[in-house]
Amino acid sequence: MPKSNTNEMPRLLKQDQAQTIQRELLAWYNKNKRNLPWRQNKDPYKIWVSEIMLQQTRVDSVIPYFQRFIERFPSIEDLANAPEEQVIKAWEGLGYYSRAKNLHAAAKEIVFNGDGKIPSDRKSILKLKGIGSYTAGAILSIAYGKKVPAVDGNVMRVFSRLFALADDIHSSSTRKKMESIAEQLIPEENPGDFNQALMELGALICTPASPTCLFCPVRSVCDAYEQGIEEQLPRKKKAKPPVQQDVVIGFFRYREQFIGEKRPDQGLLAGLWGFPTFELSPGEDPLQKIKNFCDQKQIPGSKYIIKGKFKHVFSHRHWKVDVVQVDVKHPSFSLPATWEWMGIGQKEEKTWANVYQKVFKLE
DNA sequence: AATCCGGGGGG
DNA sequence: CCCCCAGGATT
Repeated sequence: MPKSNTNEMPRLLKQDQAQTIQRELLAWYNKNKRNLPWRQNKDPYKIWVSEIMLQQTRVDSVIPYFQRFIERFPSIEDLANAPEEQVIKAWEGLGYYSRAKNLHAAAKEIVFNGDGKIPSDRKSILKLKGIGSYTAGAILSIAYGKKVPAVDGNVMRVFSRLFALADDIHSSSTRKKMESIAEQLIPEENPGDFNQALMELGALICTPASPTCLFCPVRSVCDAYEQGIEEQLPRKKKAKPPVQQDVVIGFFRYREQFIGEKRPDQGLLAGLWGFPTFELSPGEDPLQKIKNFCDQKQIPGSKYIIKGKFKHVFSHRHWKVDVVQVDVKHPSFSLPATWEWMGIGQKEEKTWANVYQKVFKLE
């Protein structure tokens, strides 16, 4: 019987192409890999922390956070025993704060309910909060040398070009297809280095715009390069435009004190500190919005001034911000539950979302 | 399958 | 201005 149709997946890989990719990519990686802080050893804890930080975040942004984080929490026990506020504080400014909460929760799970070791099998590690298919593969292959794919955005872009695949890389079925390709491609020897080599190639050579194919170690077996379509790949559907939202931020003051607001535990900037923030309907006047609120809540405002304006961009939401300073006659009125009087000292203690750091800078 | 969740760097 | 980054959780 010919075995041509016995594979579950379409036969995307030619044998010689696969071998060339393995050989050339590993050789290139050994010569060109960047010296990154989490590449100094294979401590699963450090690999884990780095991979969580690197989710949707560039290497250059992560480096200083990683170094401070490891300094502050050198081991998984240190992390598990730390209060959550400290973990969030170490994440301040990095974004996607649920990553920090999930990392902390998983550390506690491992240390207090597990054996203190990060699991080395895929099924167990996938149960941990914040670890999905990619991160599981990255930890298992890099830290434990397991032959498990780690398909991220870089790898999908590289595969789209190497094999001239026109699948939309934003669709969830495409990632499964890419993982099955990676399964066939990943070598027994050095699976961790191979996974990192694919990502490193995507970061340094096979870049989203104007890839430097002339320096590419696998150019000779790249289908997109051969067809001259590398600039057209990968294919992706256009993202939905972000929501435009006008907001007004209240900066309430009494002498050297100001009011902070703890954001809700769910949603945007969950659990971080900021200032009282109100969404405006189209055309609504920010000053009037604050005044009305003070009247309703019997907040004794004496002076209301527009302190500044700025724009802030979240990936899925654009804020046009007016900051209104409210001087109050006296601080002894009842505060909403999430509000708190504080002094300049609390600025360092609490964790502030970046958008609210901009308010401090208006001072 | 769609949507939500930050922030920043580079073209 | 645009893209998209060593993605995962939720619905």
